[in-house]
Amino acid sequence: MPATLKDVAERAGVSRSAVSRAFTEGASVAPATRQRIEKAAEALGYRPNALASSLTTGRTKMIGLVSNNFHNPIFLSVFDLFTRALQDRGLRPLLVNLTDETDPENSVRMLRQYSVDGVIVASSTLPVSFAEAFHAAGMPVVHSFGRHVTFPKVDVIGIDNIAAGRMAAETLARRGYKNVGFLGGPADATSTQDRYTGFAEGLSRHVDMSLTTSYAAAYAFEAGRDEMLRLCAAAPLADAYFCGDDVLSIGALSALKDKGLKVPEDVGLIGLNNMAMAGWQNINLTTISNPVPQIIEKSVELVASSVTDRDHRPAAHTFRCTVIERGTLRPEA
Amino acid sequence: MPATLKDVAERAGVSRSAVSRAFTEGASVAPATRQRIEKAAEALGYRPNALASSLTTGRTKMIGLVSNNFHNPIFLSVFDLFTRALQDRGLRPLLVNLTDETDPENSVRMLRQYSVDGVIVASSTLPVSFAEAFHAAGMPVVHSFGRHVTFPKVDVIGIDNIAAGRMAAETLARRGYKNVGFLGGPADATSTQDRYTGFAEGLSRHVDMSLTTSYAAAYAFEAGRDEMLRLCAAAPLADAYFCGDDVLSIGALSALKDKGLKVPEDVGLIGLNNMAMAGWQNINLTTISNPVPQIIEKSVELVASSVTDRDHRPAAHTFRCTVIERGTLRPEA
DNA sequence: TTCAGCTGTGCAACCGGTTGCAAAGCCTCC
DNA sequence: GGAGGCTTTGCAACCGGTTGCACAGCTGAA
Repeated sequence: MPATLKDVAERAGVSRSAVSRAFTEGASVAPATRQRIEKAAEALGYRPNALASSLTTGRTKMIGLVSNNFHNPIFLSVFDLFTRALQDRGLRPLLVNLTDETDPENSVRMLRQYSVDGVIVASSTLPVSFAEAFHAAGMPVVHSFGRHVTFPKVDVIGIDNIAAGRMAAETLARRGYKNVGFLGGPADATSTQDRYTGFAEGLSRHVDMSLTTSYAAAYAFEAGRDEMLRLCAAAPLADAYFCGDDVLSIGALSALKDKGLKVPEDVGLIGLNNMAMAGWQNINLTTISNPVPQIIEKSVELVASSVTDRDHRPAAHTFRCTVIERGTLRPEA
Repeated sequence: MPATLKDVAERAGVSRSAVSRAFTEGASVAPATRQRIEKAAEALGYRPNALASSLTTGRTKMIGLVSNNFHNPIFLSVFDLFTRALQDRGLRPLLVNLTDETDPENSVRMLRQYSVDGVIVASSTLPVSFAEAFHAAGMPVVHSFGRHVTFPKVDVIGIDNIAAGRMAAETLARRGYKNVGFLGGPADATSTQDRYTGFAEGLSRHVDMSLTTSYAAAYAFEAGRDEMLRLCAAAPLADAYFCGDDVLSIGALSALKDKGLKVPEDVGLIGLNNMAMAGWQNINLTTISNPVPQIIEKSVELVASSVTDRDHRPAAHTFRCTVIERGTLRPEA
């Protein structure tokens, strides 16, 4: 039903090529012709069909935005920022939900069928094999919130979780905590592993500090709560915990409250991500910031540029974290 | 670079049409031929280009998923459920973020350029004019979480906010609250207006109950908190508040806590939506459920069916709310 | 006046598929 | 052996654009 190139061409009394050229940047069209064409197009409400042109240009301006994280509240802002950053550059996010998906094959197929110009994998829990599978299928890929490695196969943008773990250790040390705990996310997530590594390494510089370790089943409120309840029941608690993430911390916070324990008086807590909720006054969580907006800006910039720039060398782009002081750790001595 | 129809046809020694038929449901291909084609396709890793076929079939299987709500945590599960429901039917969500957008024109253009098969408007705060503009541009549209009206121009799926308001009034009445407050979302959102209407109407059946009204600037934590702080400062508080939504309630909860007021002992609170966070034990909010999964299932079902079924009559589909008893209202007398 | 050098335009082929139509092939039944 | 019916296949046109190439028309220099 909508007007096509042909309709406009007929109405303006020119060839289809002329109309096409009038709508493509930097093509040669006489001013008078362009005007006639624009008038005709206007009258017919003509818009070039992006999909048809993608056939010859090879560009759809669609970007696959794939994630498996639709439960951690921080991802709402992640989607917000991603979609806006993409839209600002005239790119369209084709959203792919990989919850419970273990095999990249289906999504590779689908993304190829829709000829996306590039793929953003936004997840800290999806195995690298997904990003690599998209890459192997020939699409430009960036992995946001992925694991920092020196020579990655695809662009990876995120924080250095090892450094963040170290930072948590230092923060607890400076506040004089001795028996500390690591309450990690799922043990098979690289983010969990790296945060643990850094945390343990940081603590090892302080001979008088001891570490106990446990893992929640997921980066989710209930998981954090359950794990903290288990810890309360099992053995004497540590003096302070570095939780795998804010939502886990909030779960832990709720468990401690139930048990009549005060934070930070009885137990200290430090999270990671600095999601909006951590700043809510009734939560007021001390945490380590994750510079989400910068990560997203960089990710979109990279995916956009690697669309045009073939033979782009993948690299890891790492952003600095900082400690956000709030009310769940006792003050520095 | 990826293999095309022609490549497969040559390798299998058949015409392009034969290959095309082998990949379309219910086309007539001899078993032997089909097998040869499938072998060739397999060898070349061939997948039909969805965009190319959309040119002739007129179907892209892409659905515009448009929203402006990327701050209310409930929308994370909304996106989760929408993407999964769409994927389950082989549909692809093209995500459109309309935050701060006042004019539907741009998005209409964009969605037409990408020939989406249909549009889901998922928002309770976007003016109806958006859904209607998409509809006017000839695309099947459903408006999820939209205003319930008897004869809508497009399918609208959601709750009856007036009934929900009435339900809140009855709930407070049964618990013996007399001076009650309405702490609504943005005054220009239809959801706010309808919840107010129903609430006021419900109260009017109880001669001994009085109502004060105020509005938060947005459906957001800070907005709810700010408004409740203002109420605390301004005048004697009501005995209980019906808040426009859960996230607003949680903001109000935090304000009350700051002021040293106990919930439900000093002030009662009832929210709406029953988002996951409302069930968190450290929040434990009494609220009115919004049957989000059913709404989404129905929305996707409707958009999928109105793609094929032209001259589909739009209607309002309304789901029942129920009160979820938790800890922020005093028990029934 | 002639010719080189531009610019602007149309023709036609192409992108990767689908589909109406007609012809070919096969089988059955008389 | 031939007519009739069904299935299978290829041809060619088409979907809505883009683009290489050739040519027309104009300008300016020799």
